[in-house]
Amino acid sequence: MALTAVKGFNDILPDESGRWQHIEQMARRVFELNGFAEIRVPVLEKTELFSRSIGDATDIVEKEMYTFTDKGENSVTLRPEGTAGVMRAFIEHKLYAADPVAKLYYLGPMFRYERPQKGRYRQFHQIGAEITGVHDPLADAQVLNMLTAFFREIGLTEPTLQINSLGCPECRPAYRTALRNFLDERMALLCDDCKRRSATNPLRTLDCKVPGCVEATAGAPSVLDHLCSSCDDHFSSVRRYLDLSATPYSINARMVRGLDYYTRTTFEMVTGLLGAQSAVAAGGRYDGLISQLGGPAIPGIGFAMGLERVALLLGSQNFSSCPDLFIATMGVGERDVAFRLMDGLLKSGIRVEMDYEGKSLKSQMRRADKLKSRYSVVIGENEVASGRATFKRMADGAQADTALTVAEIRACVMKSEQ
RNA sequence: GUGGCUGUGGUGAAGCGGUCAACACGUGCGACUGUGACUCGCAUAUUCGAGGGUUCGAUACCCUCCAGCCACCCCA
Repeated sequence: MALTAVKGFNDILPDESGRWQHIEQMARRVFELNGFAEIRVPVLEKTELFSRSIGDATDIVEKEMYTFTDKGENSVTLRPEGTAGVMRAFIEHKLYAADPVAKLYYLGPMFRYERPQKGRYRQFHQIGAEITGVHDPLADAQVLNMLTAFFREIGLTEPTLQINSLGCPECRPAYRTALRNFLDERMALLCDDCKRRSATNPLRTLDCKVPGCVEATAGAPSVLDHLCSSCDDHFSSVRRYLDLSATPYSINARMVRGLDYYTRTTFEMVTGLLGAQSAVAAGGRYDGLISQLGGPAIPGIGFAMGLERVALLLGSQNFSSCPDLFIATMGVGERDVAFRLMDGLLKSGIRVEMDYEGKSLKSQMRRADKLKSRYSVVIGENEVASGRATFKRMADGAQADTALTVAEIRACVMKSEQ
């Protein structure tokens, strides 16, 4: 193997690109229906953007970022997630001045220096959506409904919605203290990681998969019991809206997020089909992020969905299209006629293939079959002389006579389409 | 960053010290006398991830490295 791709960076080959396009098209359709407009931002940003938004002490910032120093001695980073860059653009271009309420979506590659495994790569792709400027839980509910709609539209029933509330800067400290006290009493039962976490980030212990920790934290205090009244109201409203629209969900009070900027509502679309990677999409509210990045005090909520994971769930369904017609020629003498026909048909929107290499008729027909062409037509001396040819339906071999003109062949293809 | 497993052609794989490196699929060409799919024939790895070592001999045994996968951590 002479030269290979960088570890954790994958090629999306022709046999799977159709599936990717399908996913992207469905997402765009659903998001645009909901009033979201695409925003395209760079894949490279100043490192500071991420350390300030995602959080200095998070794993993403501590060990997973692709950070480089460029030739101008600036520290730059390949974006590990999309929200930070979108919010930077929102602030930089003062999008809020014209309208603080913005509904934006983005799609593209993200980069995280992690050990690759199933459903996790160093370059991976996300489609995400954000709503700024709305405090009302209506926005939370719309985002969740939109996410649910996407999975319904694409035909997946598997990922299910889990929601939680992380409270706000008002009520979260009290909860952290309560949780830490609880953990202190059971310190001996916790795994080493959790012992460390109980001091640095006690919420994380709730997410630990070590059986001893699961058991030890079973009776841990719930965030939901410690929400301040406005957070509590907010969360009940989100649930009420979800109920109003009959959106299925479950509450997971132990759900934790990896990014520091989340407040109040957080959620995940989870599946049991992807091994250790259960989250297909995740997001939440980030009421403090925009001001934290130097913008006005505008709230936000959004999510990101992992395309590799969605593609994995879709399996190997085939979304590629096939040629309408294959034109075979008996000899090189007929290729001019065939080429002119192909050109005319292509210009009229019919997908045509023909032989490029002067192969035998048998080889050409085999190729027509392999490409899954719907129809074929053979042009030889007789056809050129008479101006008529046999139009053959490949599926069952049914044949019909046609004139060798763009209009008539086109009519044959269109007619047989019904 | 840590651990486990694996590395044979385009693919799925047999082979476990001496084989023409099996078989299947795929691909290409051809036969069935201007038409694919079925059937049949032929072709398709001087080479077994790379580099060392043991041996008369290594795809097979040992070492090192590299790569992939899965898991941990964490996450989409």
